[in-house]
Amino acid sequence: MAEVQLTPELLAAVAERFKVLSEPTRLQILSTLRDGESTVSKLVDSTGLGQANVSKHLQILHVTGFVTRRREGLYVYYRLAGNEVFELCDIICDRLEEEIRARESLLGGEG
Amino acid sequence: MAEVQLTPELLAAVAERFKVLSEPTRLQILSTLRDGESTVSKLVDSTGLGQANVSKHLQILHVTGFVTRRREGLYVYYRLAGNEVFELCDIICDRLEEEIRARESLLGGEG
DNA sequence: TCACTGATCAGCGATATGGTAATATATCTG
DNA sequence: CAGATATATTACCATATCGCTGATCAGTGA
Repeated sequence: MAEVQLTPELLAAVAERFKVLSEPTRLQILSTLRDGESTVSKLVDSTGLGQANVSKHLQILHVTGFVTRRREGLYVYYRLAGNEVFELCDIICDRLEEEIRARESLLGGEG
Repeated sequence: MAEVQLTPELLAAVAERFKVLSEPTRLQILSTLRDGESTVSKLVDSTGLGQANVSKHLQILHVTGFVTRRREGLYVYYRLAGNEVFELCDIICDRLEEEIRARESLLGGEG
């Protein structure tokens, strides 16, 4: 009956990926990149974050395969590596919407 | 051209959900629950974690809607609220497999 | 009342995080 | 090479969180 148990290593690897997406700042960056590739400085401008901060987050997103980068002269262009991120977000958002609807039905129960 | 920008609040809410899934321990609990509902004490037994610890994680999973609970006599049975979690994990796992394959192709680059 | 399951709270030590300032690197220009 | 710009990296601080433990409370049933 029991399915294949996930190894601790795989669990940790999956958790690590989720952790990358568990930062609003990174989601914000990814969301911005949805409009198309962007340079670091553009992202700094559009997000209002510091340059080092943006670079660090981009580095994490790059290492974990969520974005790709290409250099062009002085600039480095980052772009989404795929749409999986937003598939993930959509699943989460669907849940959130359900919950919001459910809470509206209850109208004011907090516990 | 620009799509609707996600509000900071929505980003935070989505990030929070990802954060719930960014703990190997919680993924382990969810994975165990995939075999069917379980009581807290069974989970304590099968995971090797402490009772308070398991309860805490279950509480988080419950509040965020990943599991449901029902009381039956002395026992409280937890079960998965849906399969979305594993849809999410599958997407992540697919990525991981790709990366592992890619690294095997390179055979020994570490940086 | 007693026994059992589970929830909650407080506290500990270890680790990881985001942010930022400072500095290093890469690229182009002259 | 020196200067300017864009990006990456490092060092550091403050905070958050984790897992764990012990204690205690709450709910259920005998």
